[in-house]
Amino acid sequence: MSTAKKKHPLTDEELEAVARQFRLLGEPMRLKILQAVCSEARTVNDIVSAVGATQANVSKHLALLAAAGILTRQKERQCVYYGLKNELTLKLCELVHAHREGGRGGGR
Amino acid sequence: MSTAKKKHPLTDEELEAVARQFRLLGEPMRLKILQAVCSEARTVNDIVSAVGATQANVSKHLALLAAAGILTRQKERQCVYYGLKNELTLKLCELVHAHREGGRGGGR
DNA sequence: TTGACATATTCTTAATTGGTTATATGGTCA
DNA sequence: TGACCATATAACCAATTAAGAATATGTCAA
Repeated sequence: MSTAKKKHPLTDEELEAVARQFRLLGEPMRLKILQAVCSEARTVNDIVSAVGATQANVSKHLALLAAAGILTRQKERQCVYYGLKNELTLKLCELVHAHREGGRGGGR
Repeated sequence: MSTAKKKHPLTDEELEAVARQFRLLGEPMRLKILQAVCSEARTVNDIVSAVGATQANVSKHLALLAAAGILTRQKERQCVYYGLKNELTLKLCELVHAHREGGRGGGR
């Protein structure tokens, strides 16, 4: 059903929704967090050590990313594991980065 | 050479650069502008009419997008034509939008 | 219970930035 | 020359928000 093949302009709602996704990726600290969990789910503490920010700051970013459906959240004992929900995010980052460093990035 | 295939974490510089690109796409009005020029280059005035914002506002957004290498800028007589520089931007927007409407979107 | 640990949440501050208004620059035509 | 038109820029305001500090919630172990 309606597989986004249309070239029609998006509605203001849709634009807002898409923009919101991009906005979440528009923060270096959040990208750093995504990088820290891209291979496997990790605890908040692990992520804090990995990115070198305060626990409060990381926790807030994690909450945002999870609420937006970018990260999964799984509680286990007293630890909470955050992980990538799907590959879209990673693909987006790779596309942008490849394009930047390559001069052009087609592929994949 | 240097084909960005590594899974290595990006440097802070690179993260900042990638984030900057995403940040530019994280604004509905800018997405609307991109939509207005996605099929062909158009003048500032045309874009202003298309998106329904003030000329000054559109002009600023256009300057940002052009400076970031997302839009091309070509002066012709007294008109200035802005157009998409490459397909990456469009592809990014389509990916995000398709993913959103395709299935699980939701936050919590 | 107490204490240690892991995570989340206020609250505040400082910086960024989108939008508006007004003005400036520059090209075109009479 | 002057009067238009198209675009850019400057100054300002308002809203958003990332980060820090302190605190709260919650879990486990003795």
